[in-house]
Amino acid sequence: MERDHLDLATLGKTDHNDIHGSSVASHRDNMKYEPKDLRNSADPAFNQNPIDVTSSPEREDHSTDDEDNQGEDAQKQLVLYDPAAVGAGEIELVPDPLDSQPRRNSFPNYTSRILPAVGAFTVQCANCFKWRLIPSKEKYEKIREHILEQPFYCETAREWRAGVSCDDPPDLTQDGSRLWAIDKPNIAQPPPGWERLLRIRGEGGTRFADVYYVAPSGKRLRSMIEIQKYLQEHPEYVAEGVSMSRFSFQIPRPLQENYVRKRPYRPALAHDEDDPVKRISWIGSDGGTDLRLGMPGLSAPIYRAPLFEPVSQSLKKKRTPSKRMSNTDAACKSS
DNA sequence: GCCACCGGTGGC
DNA sequence: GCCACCGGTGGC
Repeated sequence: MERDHLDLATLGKTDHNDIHGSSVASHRDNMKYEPKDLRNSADPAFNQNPIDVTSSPEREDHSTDDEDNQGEDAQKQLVLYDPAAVGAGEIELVPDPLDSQPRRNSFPNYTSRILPAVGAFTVQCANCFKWRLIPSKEKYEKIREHILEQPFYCETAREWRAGVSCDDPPDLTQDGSRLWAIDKPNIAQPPPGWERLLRIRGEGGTRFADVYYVAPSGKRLRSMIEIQKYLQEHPEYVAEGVSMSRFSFQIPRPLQENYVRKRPYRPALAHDEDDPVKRISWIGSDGGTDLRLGMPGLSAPIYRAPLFEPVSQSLKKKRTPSKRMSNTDAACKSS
């Protein structure tokens, strides 16, 4: 099955997580961006609060994981999806060209591959769990920013779709025809003039996606450290009120299992990476089995996602220039 | 030479 | 297992 568009979702819960949301936000308001490992504290506000990320109840249900979904009544989900793959329905979508155009992968061994791109945006009603299309990326980002404190309901969609309610059929279902991924809730909207880009990587890679921020100058920034440097070099943005708290490089999670290649077991002894045999041995065990695509109800396992990670997590000072892996690894990768 | 995309690494 | 950062590199 060839799919070149991706569905994304942001999940949220109303209850206790709110506290952490605001708490983290206040920390993130600080312009000073301190790597976590340089921070002195074990601040409880930085403790992650795991949240249940579940599949939509809308799916055709032959699955066996329903018991895991219980107690998720308050959940809300945002999803991105490709209207073209399904037949768009009444909603006129204005997909962002940057995000909706499938891209060619220029990486070696993948030269003619089409990369998935975000097609459109959808949110799950906190009441009926039906998916509602969101007509623009901007609106989606606005909803996502406060999804925990302000749950999304079908009625919310009346802003752009008159009279819609929970009685109406869902705008889409997880039918396996597209990639779906769960987005993170409460990500700040990018500052005015800035854009937050989500780039989906090819299947079988080491990670699912990358986030870039595009500054008004067109400069692409790909980490909080780069943001900080950029703001230091361009104090005019800071004067406008742009602060580190407006940025998040959190990426969604694919609902498709095995979309991302699992990282191999890393032995405690660093010497093993010098041993070509050991390096190769884990590669073949990666599986690559069981894509389960197109099987409704099966492509949406339960995920537990840390939702309130401090933005400043895990920064390193300087990485020691290490020996890069040889071609042997790349050759094994497509097994 | 630039840059989009990917892999590797280290931390948690 | 997940996340964040960033170096490498093929294609343009």
